[in-house]
Amino acid sequence: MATTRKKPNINITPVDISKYFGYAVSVDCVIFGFDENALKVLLIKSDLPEFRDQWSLLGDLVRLSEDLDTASYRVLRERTGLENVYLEQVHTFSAVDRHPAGRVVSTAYFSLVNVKHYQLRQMDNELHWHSVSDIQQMAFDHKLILDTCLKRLQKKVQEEPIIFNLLEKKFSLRQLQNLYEAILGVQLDRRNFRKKLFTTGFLSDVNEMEENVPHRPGKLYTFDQEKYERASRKTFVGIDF
Amino acid sequence: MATTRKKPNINITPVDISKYFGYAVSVDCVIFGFDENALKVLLIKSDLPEFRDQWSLLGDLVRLSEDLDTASYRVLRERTGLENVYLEQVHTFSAVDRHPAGRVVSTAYFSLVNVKHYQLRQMDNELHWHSVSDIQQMAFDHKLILDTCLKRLQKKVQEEPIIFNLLEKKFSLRQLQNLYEAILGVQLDRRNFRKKLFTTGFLSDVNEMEENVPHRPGKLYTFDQEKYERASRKTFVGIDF
DNA sequence: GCAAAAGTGTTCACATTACACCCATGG
DNA sequence: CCATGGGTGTAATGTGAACACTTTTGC
Repeated sequence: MATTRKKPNINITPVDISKYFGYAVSVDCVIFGFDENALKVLLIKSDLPEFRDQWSLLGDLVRLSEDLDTASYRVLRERTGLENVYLEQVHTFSAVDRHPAGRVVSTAYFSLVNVKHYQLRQMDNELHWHSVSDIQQMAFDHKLILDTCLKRLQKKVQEEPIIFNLLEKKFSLRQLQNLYEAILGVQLDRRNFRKKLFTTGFLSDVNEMEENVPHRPGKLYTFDQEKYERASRKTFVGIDF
Repeated sequence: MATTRKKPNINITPVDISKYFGYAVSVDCVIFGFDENALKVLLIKSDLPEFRDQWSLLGDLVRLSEDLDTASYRVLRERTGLENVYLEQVHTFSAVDRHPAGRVVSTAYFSLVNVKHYQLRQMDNELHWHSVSDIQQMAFDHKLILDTCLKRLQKKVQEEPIIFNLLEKKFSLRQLQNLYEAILGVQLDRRNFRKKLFTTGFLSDVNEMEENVPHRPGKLYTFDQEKYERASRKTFVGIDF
């Protein structure tokens, strides 16, 4: 019943596709952090002759025994020592000439980590945090990847409470607001922000206060994942464009 | 300055990565259409022994000279004869055992076409439209891909006016509402729906009416892309979860 | 006591929802 | 004239935006 056709089609026809197995697959992780009231990203210097001394995302080739999520988690673990971090696939980049070593298709992930919790695993190649807003140029197509992931992050923090992954367990409302402002690049009204966050019902007052601040200390809160998940998820339907 | 490390890292170290070039890369297109008040998807039967007689998305191997977008457009052109269709990358699927032929990583796209405009290019393998809501099982991981793309579509039609790609140029408000209802799986209030759509300002009255309907004919409208693009894009900032 | 940020309510404009009747057409 | 869906408005409610003063702490 198999039809003959000019071109192989991997979904319907058993053909010799061995000549198509010429790709390498990689992941690139845009690891976001928050420090000094600025959104940061973890970068390393490239040693490739083509991109020497340019900044690069943390990425790696995907092993033949791994799927993409596994490879991204591995990169994160190897580079930051962190497990259980927030990780989200964003987009796959595939320009024919994007990598000098050959046809490398790369899937971008972004991840949210607490800058305070992580320990760099490899201090070589000047692995460190950069303010996202300062970055002008990068190796490969990594600036494009970064921009794409930043846009996704901006959208996502308005839709889901993932932003808490960037803060310590206990945080003040001021820190939370500063973080939203850093990610979204806007100024928010403090009273409306507090009202909004409290009405979600997902903040728990832990009865502690900030310490060592040169002004009146604020109360500390935690994000209550349980309450969030139990709340009947809004099946919001609205046309908005 | 290049450091020696245990593992190759394609972003920073020039290593022999030839042994990593063992992947095939494919695209799978979830081609959505709208007909008989139901959301449809274009499927074909698989001839692979492992999935014989199961339904499959339209996909193909990506050529070494192509990027992913190009390959998706090619699949669409080859299968529907359509150019300039709406196409959006959604997610990359990479389970180690997802394809019996070997390590095939597949990037899913969804596309919106007008069922009336398209002509099937290859009528073999029972290429035809299926109601999305009727589909239970598919070849490979294609049910997962379909579900993922449907969710993306549901979200996207509420954020951007892409839905018009599924209708003819001229459409009645009833057709538009039926389409929203089919995609979102909800019932909408007719008066509020009309009000909402008119206040966007992107519908142009073309001074024509429906014909051959067994009831009072409705007015026909077009979506005015120009007006949409000229309107200062909402830089909406709101926290909503 | 001064600087710096915490904490707190009200008003207004606008958007969303719920809801019912007459109208135009085909048969 | 009947069946079918087209076309229309209003009132109530909810949401987002703007806005200023008092309190608490460290120094």
